[in-house]
Amino acid sequence: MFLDFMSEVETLLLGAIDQCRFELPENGSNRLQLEISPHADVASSVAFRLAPVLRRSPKAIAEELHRSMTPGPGGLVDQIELAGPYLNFFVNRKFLNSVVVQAQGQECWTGRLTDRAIVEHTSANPNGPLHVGHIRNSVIGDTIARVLKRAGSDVETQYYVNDMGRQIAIVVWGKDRYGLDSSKPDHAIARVYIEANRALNADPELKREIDILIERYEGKDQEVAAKVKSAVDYAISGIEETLRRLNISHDAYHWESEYAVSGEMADILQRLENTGLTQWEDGAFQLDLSGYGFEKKMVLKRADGTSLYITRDLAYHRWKAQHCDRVVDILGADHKLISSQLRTALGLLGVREPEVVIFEFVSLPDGSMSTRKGKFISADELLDEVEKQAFEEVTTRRPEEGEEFRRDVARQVALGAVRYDIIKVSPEKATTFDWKNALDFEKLSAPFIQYSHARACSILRKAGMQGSFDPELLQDENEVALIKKIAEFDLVVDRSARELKPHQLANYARELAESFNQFYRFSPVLEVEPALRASRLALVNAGRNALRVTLETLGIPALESM
RNA sequence: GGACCCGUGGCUUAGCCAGGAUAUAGCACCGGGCUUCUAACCCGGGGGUCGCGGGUUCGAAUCCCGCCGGGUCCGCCA
Repeated sequence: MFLDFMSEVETLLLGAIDQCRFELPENGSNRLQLEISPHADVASSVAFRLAPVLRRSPKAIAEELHRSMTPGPGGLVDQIELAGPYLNFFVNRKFLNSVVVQAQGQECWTGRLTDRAIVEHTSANPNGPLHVGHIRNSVIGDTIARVLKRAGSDVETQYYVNDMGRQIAIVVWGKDRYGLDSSKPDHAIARVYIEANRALNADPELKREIDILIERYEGKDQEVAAKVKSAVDYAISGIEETLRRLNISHDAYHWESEYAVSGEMADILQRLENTGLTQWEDGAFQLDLSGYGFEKKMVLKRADGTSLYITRDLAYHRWKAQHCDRVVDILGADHKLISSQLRTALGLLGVREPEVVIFEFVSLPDGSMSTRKGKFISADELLDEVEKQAFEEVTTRRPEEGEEFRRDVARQVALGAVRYDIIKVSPEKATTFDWKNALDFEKLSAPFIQYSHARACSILRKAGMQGSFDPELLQDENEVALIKKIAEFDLVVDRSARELKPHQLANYARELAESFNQFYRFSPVLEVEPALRASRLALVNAGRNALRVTLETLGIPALESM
């Protein structure tokens, strides 16, 4: 839809530049200086760019370009307006009509990407429940996966399970020592983990027991392996349950130990040694990346011979690169340095580097969270509270409905509110968790968008069967604005997928709902003369489809009634 | 100390990578709108030295340099 219009504008503009024999300077990806603008559907300020080269005024250049452009009769571009040095392009009626028609069906909502992507996200250590920081990772990762899928890619999501680290050894040790209580598995694991850390702090001698566990596990000790598997599986089962509440699931789990056991890790070590950049220092095997701007050496193997996270991660990343076209990692800000070291090392090995999406930390009003110290707000607690609040809201608004309906709506509203709250903020922004904000269901939130969708469904329900319609009748300002906003969907998804910036889609969702609500307010549908009624009904259907697909791509349920 | 990220009305935030025409929204505040398709909505209003100082440019929230404030990292942890 909008992408087609954009391409046509590009062709026209390039043709005019060519015809005028202008030389377009190379500068970045937006050479034609195209932008969506309040003055036009698409505006170009390319004349400014050409001015210094041609030694003429931007205005004169724009005029000449304007004279050289005539939109073709079969195209989507209407008038081209000359506004001083600016060239303003507008969509024509044919475009608007075709959007309404296309948006009746399902085919127009998928992009043209054909590559295969692996998105790794969450990958939290199985030492406790997900907290409000972890789920920033989960929601960003899951939304990116959905956006890529929507854009046409074949996507697999993966959870990389840390079963070999020190923290997991502490969990196993604590589980043996204290035993698990009957609370939700991940929470029960957290209890023994926190307790074990307390004991280890109090008596540093106990640390030796942890080291022994790590050595035995890496030495393929069957008894330890069984204990690790059982503890990790248990924690993951709880984590999965939480993710399910967030409408998130993983297609595959990869355990770190796979790469240690299979010998892939050993192969990576050998290949790194072949680069000549490794050395033994203080008994440990290290990689010197000082030539790449890293002052500290990267330790690949401990003095006691056991492996480290980074080494296993190299093997995992090689596996991923071999099995897809696009490797995407979602990582917290604490992984910035290590992930650029990882990428550098992968570069040395000739392995394609991952695209890393870094998100900044979520902190509490009184400081950062810590699973080890038991200082965190769990995702379960957040969801419980938001659900409770949502239930009250639904009960106030729909007192006549039964409890089952109200519970169901509350659950879906809560899930949407939590996801939207996270995804609407761009990842590089550090945030502070705030209950008041989390429990607010007004305009900058998922319920606002879900509500628009429910309204559309309600109209369609009342209207009954839909017949043929003439999109030409949709002439009101609010109607045209809504059609254009619906058309923008493909552009937003395409950009969002290319740049891995899911918050752009969140923004779009709000704008789309806004456009729909204005249309809803100003254009009565059911009580107008039949021809107009049919046209507006078609627009409601188009809007409903756009809202539903947008919500689904954000992983938020599109409620039909709320 | 070094590296990276952030700094936009009282609070939260889009735009920054690819510099352009009146800087985006929300919350809060003030005023208006439910006998009409669900008011979790809509309309209007006030409120901004885009952290500070230089520079590049016809033009800077956007690019460059310096500074200030906040976050993250700099482990034979992950």
